[in-house]
Amino acid sequence: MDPMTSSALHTPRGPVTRKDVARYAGVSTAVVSYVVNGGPKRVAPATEAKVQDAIRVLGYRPNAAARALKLGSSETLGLIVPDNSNPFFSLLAHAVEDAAADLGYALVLTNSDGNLAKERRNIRNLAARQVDGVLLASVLFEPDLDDLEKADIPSVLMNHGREAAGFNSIGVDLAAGARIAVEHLIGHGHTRIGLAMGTNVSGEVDGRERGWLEALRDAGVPEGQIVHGEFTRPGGHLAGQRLIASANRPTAIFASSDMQAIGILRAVREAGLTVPGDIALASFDGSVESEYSWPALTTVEQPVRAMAEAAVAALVGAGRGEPAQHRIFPTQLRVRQSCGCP
Amino acid sequence: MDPMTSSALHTPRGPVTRKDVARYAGVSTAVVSYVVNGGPKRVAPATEAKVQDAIRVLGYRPNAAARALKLGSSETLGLIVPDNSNPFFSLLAHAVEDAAADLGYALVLTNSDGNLAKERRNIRNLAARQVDGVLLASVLFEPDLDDLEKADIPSVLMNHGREAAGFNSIGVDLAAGARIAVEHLIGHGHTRIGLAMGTNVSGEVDGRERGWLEALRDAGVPEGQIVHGEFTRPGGHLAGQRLIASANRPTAIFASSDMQAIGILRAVREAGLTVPGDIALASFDGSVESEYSWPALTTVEQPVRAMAEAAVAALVGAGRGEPAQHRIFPTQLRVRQSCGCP
DNA sequence: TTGAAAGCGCTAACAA
DNA sequence: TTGTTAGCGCTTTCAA
Repeated sequence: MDPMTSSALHTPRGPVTRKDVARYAGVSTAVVSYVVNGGPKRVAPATEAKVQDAIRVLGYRPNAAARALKLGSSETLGLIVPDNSNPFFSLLAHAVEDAAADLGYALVLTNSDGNLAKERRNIRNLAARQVDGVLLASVLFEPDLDDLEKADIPSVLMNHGREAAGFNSIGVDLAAGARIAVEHLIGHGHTRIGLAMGTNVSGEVDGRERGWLEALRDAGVPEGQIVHGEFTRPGGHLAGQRLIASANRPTAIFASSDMQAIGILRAVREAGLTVPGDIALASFDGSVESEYSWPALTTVEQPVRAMAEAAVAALVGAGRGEPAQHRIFPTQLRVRQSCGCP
Repeated sequence: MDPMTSSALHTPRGPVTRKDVARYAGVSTAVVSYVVNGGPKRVAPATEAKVQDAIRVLGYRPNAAARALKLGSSETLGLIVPDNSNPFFSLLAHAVEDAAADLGYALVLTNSDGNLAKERRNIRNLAARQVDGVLLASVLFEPDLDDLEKADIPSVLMNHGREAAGFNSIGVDLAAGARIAVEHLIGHGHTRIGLAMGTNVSGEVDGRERGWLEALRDAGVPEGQIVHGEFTRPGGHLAGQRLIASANRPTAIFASSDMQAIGILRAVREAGLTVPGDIALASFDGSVESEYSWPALTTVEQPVRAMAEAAVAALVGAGRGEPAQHRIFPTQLRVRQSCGCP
């Protein structure tokens, strides 16, 4: 049979459906389903060949919406980040997309732009779209779990520091990471170590601040100065300027994110000073950008890939259905030049 | 009526559907639809209030899959990029997400990781998911349009240099942008201007190479050296090393992307040279990172936001249904310090 | 202004 | 091994 003719005959209008395939192959729609999905019933080889042929000739593509409706699953995951142009989150998004794709899931990406209202809208929107799970990197340290709870969708809190009853969450040990970085700075002989923190909305003290403080105390080093700013390059720039202008200018700074450190680098140069000569610097995250700055940043690296995989697994992989848990991943100090190491 | 009781009464099993709402409100399912969608029929205010109430009490959320099946539209767009952790593409993704969200569309993000097979798989996957349009930033300069054509989905080629018959495409005038940057370098008195190009798979000469060459010729400056490398920091690093090691070392380099320039910056420093003192540098893209490097990069900025909006509009906005066209956006030279300007 | 009902494409239970 | 068919939740035409 001439494929062209048949195709014209069988797909006069609109897209090809399972029915068209069935008719062309001379079988029932059920058999087409069995072939397409590899089950749940077996199909005779000859029949399968006919069906495969029909699919190819007609250019049939299953309708995912219909499947989602029937199955109650869209095979889609939702990711909510404050800003996916921030290198940390863009890496996270990439890793999550990879992990999801490995399991046959697509990823819907949404940005909250540091805006809580938008974050909540995103949660509701994803819920309405029947995503099978959402990964939330909240703009808040303590996200509004109400929305997520009401959405009634498997979820995991990313980039999250502490236990949240009834929720999966994934994060790194901020305090331990900060501590090791600050200890490294202390090892270089510094005794005036400032801290550039993020803007912490929660009532609780951020782990990085705790780690910084503990390292200082344990070493008998006087408590340094704290400046708060956004987790961005401009935020770090501002924080750096403030730290540099302060009466008792620190000889070292620990920044709570690489982006801030990049901004601090600029502030130091603008002040006619150098890193690490005048001010040593260490930061948090381990983004690629930290490797190519000048000088290269000594930074506490987060295992983004592993965290993304764990998150996806908890939602739709091996960990699905298991009780919610808080998973903490280890960080690793990447020693480069900004701290004063050669 | 006690909401708790009613809720318990009306949602004994599973998620709340439109039927539950109709029963609770004492109306038909059609009316619920009218209320939820604001049409196509008008509903009496009193009835509407009852329905709204029922929706709130029962916590009803419309099922997007069912809607998509009925309407033949998932109100979803697909974006395919080579690598969304590349700052240029992460910015593009963010801008596209914003533009799509404004029109009520969600964005499915996929990475091809520089892999053509994966790109094609992504196209097919998005097509199966009934996305209403796909934005393709191909790993190739001349993408395989067959796949896209077969998918039979509205699409637009992003980051695309030339006309492709029957396809929407959006890009920037690469040659003009390169030209203005190289002219600027020439204005600084340079006569040995190298070019760090990307890896061009197409047979055609990349616009940036053409612009570079034309600027040189028009100014009567001898043709410089070309080195090819990946559009990444390490790719630029390598390209920089090669350019620096060459017999007739250039005094200025034009890089075809910011990421390459960042890598070149590192190569120059490692060689004990400085930018712009020993080697002046200008690049292409205008990513945020270029503003915070040291020295800050003089770069040809692409209007990413505008391009993203135009792409989304062509797919599901005002431009939907219009004949396919190739849209070229203007670039702008951001003069900073890497070129030698103060 | 409201309601009844058909049907979007698919899966899978059940029947043959 | 294959076929028939109900029904997933929604939109909308047509009738009341």
